[in-house]
Amino acid sequence: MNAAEVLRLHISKTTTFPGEQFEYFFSHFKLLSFTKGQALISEGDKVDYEYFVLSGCLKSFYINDEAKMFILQFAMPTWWTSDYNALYNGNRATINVDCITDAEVLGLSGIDREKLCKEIHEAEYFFRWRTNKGFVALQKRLLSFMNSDAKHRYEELILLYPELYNIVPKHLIAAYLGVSRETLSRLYTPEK
Amino acid sequence: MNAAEVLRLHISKTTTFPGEQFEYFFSHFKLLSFTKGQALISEGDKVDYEYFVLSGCLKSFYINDEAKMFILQFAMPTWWTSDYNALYNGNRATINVDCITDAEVLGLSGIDREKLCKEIHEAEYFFRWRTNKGFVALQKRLLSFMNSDAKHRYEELILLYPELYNIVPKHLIAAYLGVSRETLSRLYTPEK
DNA sequence: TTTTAAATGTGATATAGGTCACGTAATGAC
DNA sequence: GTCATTACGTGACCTATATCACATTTAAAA
Repeated sequence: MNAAEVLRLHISKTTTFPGEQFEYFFSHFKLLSFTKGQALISEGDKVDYEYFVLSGCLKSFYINDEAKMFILQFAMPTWWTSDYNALYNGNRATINVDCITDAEVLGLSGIDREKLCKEIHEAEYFFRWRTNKGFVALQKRLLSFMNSDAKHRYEELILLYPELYNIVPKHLIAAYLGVSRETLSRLYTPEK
Repeated sequence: MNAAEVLRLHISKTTTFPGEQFEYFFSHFKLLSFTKGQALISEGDKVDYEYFVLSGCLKSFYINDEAKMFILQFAMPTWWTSDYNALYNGNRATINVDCITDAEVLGLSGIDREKLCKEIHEAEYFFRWRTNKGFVALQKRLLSFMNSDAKHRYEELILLYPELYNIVPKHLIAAYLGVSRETLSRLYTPEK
């Protein structure tokens, strides 16, 4: 399946663009390839793009004053990622995005997104729903943070995204769960 | 300022509806009054409405198996609230919404929201941006959860919404911060 | 006003998870 | 294949926060 087909299939779960409008829509995306470890967005950058993942796995993360990393999101194929605060509000990036594995993505600039949303009502509809879903998912994650201990959160994560278990190193999973790598490592030891 | 003016002013921060379209848009909202303690949405309900707060203060919250409450959001004037998972996906409510004080709100049904978004491109634009902002704010809150201790989170909250300090009882603020009321109460005691 | 219930404060104690330290296994570079 | 990273495991100890219990203060109801 080529990039256009992957994106069309993804969008078709929410809406359908009439006539040739998908081709026009798609023409605004740039196909980009990155290698493991490469950064798409680094703290302090001007952020002009958001990314739709075709293959591979990315992470978006925040680094605090003590150089501790907190992972906001793993981005697998058909996921979107960026520093949305920076992209929407024209701020400098406070969040980093880089590659956990080699990856192919489609880049869409904020300018083109707004242009497409103006020109194609269905595009605006699509992006509204995409963010709706993201919002609801984030709310669930926040609740799981407040409600559940590390072990429970870990099990929820692996249940929801079993792929991550093999692809993503454990210390990154720990950084997503908000626990130290030592604690994650000890979750399944009987401990006396 | 009447309800229509409050809503128009709120929307004008994001976009402007051309011609008479705001009046048409507004005609789909129902003005509703509630008293302190009254519920707008209870767990298990069918959720047909979202609410725009005109006056007073609401909370949306989740109750876990051990009857512990976690507050997702305080809703002050010009904030929107609902169980968005239930409203968007047609599920039963898992989240409750009720009144911390007497409150006036404008209710908009999910059906009318979708109708308005279809009919008025600017309405779709508005709701897309509203959710964008909500998403970014939630992401910040999640980071603050992972990064900061209870005291820091408390200070962030009061700095951002000083009104809450007087209006909202401390045990509800604790439920928002994800700490026990005892811990919140102890934050500013020198402790030995 | 009197009574009842809700909100808050505070001590004592328990525990999940953090931090530091060190060792081993796996992966990648040359 | 050797060397250097990076990932992972585990012990010892520390700390923030939870929980339970009870007192006190404030607000609502009768």
